[in-house]
Amino acid sequence: MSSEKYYITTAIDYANGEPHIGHAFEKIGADVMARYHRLKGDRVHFLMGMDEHGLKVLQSATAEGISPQQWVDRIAASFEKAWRELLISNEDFIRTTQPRHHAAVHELIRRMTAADDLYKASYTGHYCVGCEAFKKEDELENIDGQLRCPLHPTREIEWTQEENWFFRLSRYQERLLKLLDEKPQFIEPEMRRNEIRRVIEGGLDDISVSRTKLPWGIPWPGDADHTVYVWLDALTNYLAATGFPADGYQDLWPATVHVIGKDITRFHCVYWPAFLMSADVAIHEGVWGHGFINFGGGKLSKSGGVRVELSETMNRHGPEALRYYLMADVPWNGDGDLSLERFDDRYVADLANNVGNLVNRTLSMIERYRGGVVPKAGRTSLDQSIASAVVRYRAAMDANFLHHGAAAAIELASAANGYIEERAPWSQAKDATRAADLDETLGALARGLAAVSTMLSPYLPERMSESLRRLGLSDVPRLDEVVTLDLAGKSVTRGDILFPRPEE
RNA sequence: CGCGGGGUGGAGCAGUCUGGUAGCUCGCCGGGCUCAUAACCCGGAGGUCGCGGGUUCAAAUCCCGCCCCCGCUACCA
Repeated sequence: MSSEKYYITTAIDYANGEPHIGHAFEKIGADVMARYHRLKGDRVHFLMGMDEHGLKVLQSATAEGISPQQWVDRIAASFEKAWRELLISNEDFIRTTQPRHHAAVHELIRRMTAADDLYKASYTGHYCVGCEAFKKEDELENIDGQLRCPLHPTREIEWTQEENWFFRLSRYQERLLKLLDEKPQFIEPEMRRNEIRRVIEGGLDDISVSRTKLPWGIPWPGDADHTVYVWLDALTNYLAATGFPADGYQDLWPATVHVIGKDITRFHCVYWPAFLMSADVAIHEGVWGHGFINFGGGKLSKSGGVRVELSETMNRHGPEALRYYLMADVPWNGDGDLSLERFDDRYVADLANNVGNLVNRTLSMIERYRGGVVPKAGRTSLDQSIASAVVRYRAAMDANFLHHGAAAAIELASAANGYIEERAPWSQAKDATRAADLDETLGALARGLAAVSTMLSPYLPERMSESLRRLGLSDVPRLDEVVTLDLAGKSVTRGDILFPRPEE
């Protein structure tokens, strides 16, 4: 019986475009994690938000002839709308333009200053406007006879001299390595860990944490010509949302896990812990670097302009089906391909034919043979399947292998369908002397269905709540209750088809 | 010598760390059942586990070499 704090965050999204399916993938994954932990009874706090500063935001706003604040308000509304449609269950939504965020950034800087980790220095170097960052010579490539940033090969590299505030990242090399040694789970999945270790072992230079060229940003405290560099600004959102520095922020902080894309692990595993060490704030417990989704090998978007729109994909079989498909088909610890054909296949095979049909036939038989009341019945072989499925499910979900968790639930649904064949309740129903057998069958099926629905509820929150309601349960049971659940006497309702097969 | 991921029956994948009958989903073929969404259940066909060496009684799984694909280069998480 756990009731642990579970503070989970996602990357805040850059307010420079509409939400797409890649954003959705991360949010859905984090949402499944959050909902799973609620299922376990943990005290979950789930944070998402927007990163709203920077040159590109300013440029986009200017191009539209509106103020940057108007621009980011519009984008933020668009993101929040998408997340509601996808049933994302975040408790909070932070935006880096909010006062609470500014206050936290300023306090962090104050503490870093007190630790003597910030200093002002003149910097001369190659500046990539695309990255909004200075680049070392070896980070650049010679393209068409000119030094260019490999991330933005079409842009000119500027030779710039600028006075900046710097953070003494170099001081933290040893402490960061020690952190990785002592807490290997700090970076997961494991695949990402060595990469970060190598970065740290390769030596850490001090980093510049202010800009003079960015009018749309948080002003540097006491130095109005400067604004706070994007990562020192953005990363702080996780802390700002706890109320930091006000009393009580430790109720949430430190974060249990930052869910992010694999491309920004270094900022979350090197910069962020170093900032926190400097400010003498507790360090987050872990970082989960998920992979990316590719679209049909990339051929579609390159050649013909066939685009995969989020809303269009969502409407194919409904937002919940998209949640399920993405989480079941793309490993949460690696990359995957998005394929509409596979989406259709999985929807029909897993949701319509397997789970949906199980719901329908189970409830139908309880109505037909027992007047809609779950009979009292003892344990059966199906209950053993339930128990072992829950064990596998927990192991997978605790390791954040969300695709394996979904698989464990689907396998239990298959087992329940098999159990029906084995027991042939329609035969039992024809023979009055086998009434007890039929009770046993139907009772076990009701429990099996409740277990399947509970396990799938993080993926399919509304449909599975509905499934449980039809079984006479007003609330989703806790995970540790599932194995011992007694549904005898509950009134069930058959209801409509839960996952209709698409019309041909 | 750039880095990383991957090459397993028609398709998509698991298994590789901790060697020992090659497994799952979809598709295909045949059979069964009728509670159910033409759903469900059973059986079958189909693979030299990228290639070549090595270690071992035994290798998809460990070691060495090679080939091929993909991302890192689309202001994409």
